[in-house]
Amino acid sequence: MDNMPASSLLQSLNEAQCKAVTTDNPRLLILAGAGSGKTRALVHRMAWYVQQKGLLPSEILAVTFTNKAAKEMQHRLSQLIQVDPRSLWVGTFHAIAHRLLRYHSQEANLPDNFQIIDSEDQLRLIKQIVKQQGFDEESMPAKKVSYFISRNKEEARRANQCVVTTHESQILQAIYQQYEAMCFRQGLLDFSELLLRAYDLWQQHPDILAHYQQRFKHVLVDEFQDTNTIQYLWLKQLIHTNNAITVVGDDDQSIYGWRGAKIENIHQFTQDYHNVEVVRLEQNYRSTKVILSAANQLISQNEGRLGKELWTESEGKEKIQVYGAFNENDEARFIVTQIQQALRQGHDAQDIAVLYRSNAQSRILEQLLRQYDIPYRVYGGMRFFERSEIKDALAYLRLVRHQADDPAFERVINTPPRGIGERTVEKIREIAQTQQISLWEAAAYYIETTKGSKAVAQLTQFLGMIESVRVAQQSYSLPRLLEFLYQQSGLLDYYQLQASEKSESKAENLQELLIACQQYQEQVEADPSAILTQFLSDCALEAGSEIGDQPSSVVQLMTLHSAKGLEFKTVFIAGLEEGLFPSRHSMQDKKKLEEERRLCYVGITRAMNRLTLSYALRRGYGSYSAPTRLSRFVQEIPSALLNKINVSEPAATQNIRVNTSTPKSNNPFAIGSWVSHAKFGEGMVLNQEGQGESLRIQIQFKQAGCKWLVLSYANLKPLDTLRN
DNA sequence: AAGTTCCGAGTTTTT
DNA sequence: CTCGGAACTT
Repeated sequence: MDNMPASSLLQSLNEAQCKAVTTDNPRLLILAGAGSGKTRALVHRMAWYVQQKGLLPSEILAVTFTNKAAKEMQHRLSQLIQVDPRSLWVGTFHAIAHRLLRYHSQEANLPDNFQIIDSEDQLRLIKQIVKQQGFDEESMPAKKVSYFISRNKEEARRANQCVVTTHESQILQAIYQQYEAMCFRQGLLDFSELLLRAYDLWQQHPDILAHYQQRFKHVLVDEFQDTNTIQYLWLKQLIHTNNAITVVGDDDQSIYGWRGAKIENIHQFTQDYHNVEVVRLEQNYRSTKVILSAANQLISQNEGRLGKELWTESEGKEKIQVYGAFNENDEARFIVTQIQQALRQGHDAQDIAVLYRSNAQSRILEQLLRQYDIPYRVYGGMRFFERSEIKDALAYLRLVRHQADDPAFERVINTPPRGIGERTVEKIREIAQTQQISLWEAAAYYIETTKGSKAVAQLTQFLGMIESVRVAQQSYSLPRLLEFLYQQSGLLDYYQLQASEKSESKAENLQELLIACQQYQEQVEADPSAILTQFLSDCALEAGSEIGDQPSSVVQLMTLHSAKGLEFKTVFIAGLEEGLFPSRHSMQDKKKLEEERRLCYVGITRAMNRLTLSYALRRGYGSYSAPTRLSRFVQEIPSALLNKINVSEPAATQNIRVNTSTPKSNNPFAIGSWVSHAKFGEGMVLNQEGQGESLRIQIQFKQAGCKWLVLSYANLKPLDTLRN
């Protein structure tokens, strides 16, 4: 163990940070603003307790929200003190819950080969239940049901504990009940179930809980503002008179309310425990004065904040650029040319980020970046473990591991196509349903009772194939098993033999998975019999992490959400328009709107030196383009901090309604102009598509409704009269 | 049963 | 635009 003098650990810390690191108070709340060094404080506090207070690293539990954050924390801690990574409990809530459940699967009433399912599997399962139980698929979309189930689990409510008021909630509850039973039968846990089970485990086994209460002398929680009810309940179980808890949070950076996070937990924490010490980290080491005051001004519009004003010593007078583009193309071009300039001035591409509200906005930016030959990288979107071919391969492994895994069975039964179609599967489902057995067993039964058809032969072969891989599992290493599986199932061949670009990349991904498998095998020292289960769990829990993501010098593109926790010298935020940012789904509700504002705050505070905000006066959604209004967030930033380029105030704040007077353009059928049709009467042009002969325009007629007409046939007459 | 086409919907995201 | 599902065709 290192024996650094105390001063060296505290050396580079400011007064508030020192306080946060060294206080003996066992109930500590660190309110840490953006860029104030919160991870630093947290990691140093851990090191401090090990070095000065004699804690063993194994007596510390540190919880984060993302795997990335967990890795970062582990990495930074290992730079301060020597730790055996295996003794350290640093991980996401889900990973730690998972670890507990593996250790205590028996007490948690779980089969030892229980499997974690992701949201996609969950949706499939729900869809099936809705169908099977004869509920209306229209009014009960799987998404809605999954939302209901997750929200209830997050509030620690089992199916029989949901609040049921309306007829609709009765149905939702019934589906939840079915879902619960189904997951239980098959040994499947969804993400919120991990948390709820871990909570139940401790609730029902005080002896186990007591063990962990004694073991973990210090519990630290990062991004506390993002905890949901069940996570906080779980933490509270663990906290005892003899152990310490440190939480770090920033109420202004709470951006996950829509998925159950409760900012109130920060406030609740000070109520639930006595003598909570609150340390505020308000000195920002990241951004210039201008950027910081813009952020402060913006966030001050929110109500009920815990109150905290960031300040900085750094100078930097460069104003925030605001660019009003004609349309999304112009916006992208502006951003990309600005980036090009910055690169020419010698800026490093990796110090530049473009942030946006929704993933869909990345496409046009990518297009232009490619055009300008600027290397870039898009974060988010489809991740490796979410790709269908990867999920197929993993589903095969799941089925090999646990044949009662119905979602896995469904997924691979006819992938690649092997002549077992919907009709056969439907029959198997029926058998499984009536006899309450797994699809695997039902398939075996079906083979026995149905003789002679082609599908039956295929089915027999399929079951035999899985079985043979299962047997091979005993003697094969993980990568070799996967290779054998590729070969037996024909999955890889299926993609390799097709000559499209898509299947080529799918085949590559499957190869990539093989490599990942090899690396996994080398890294993880696990019991050979357990390694498959472990690998599958880790794939499910770390689905988000990209494979082989080496940071290279490229421009970064990502949503505002995924930018949290990162910083860049130069930041562009695109699409600052009402309805896009803030999103139209959040504009009605004050709470949601405040969350959007926090999201904007997060975005602004990512920037160290230079920030550019942009918006488009018209934005196209597919073939449809509509005028926009400047986001209120830009207007909430004092003009003195802004350098407006090409911003024409009246145009930007123009009414959403299309100009109803005769358009200025010489095209009498431009969008917004009024026309007359012999049959349908008068109407307004809403949209147009195509060119020349096939140019079609969409018209909202006063009486006849909305129609698409081919201009060259419709014989439309322009109406010049002014209308209001 | 499998391949093709068409239609429509489309925040944010981690685990 | 682009993905996924349904509906349609072969």
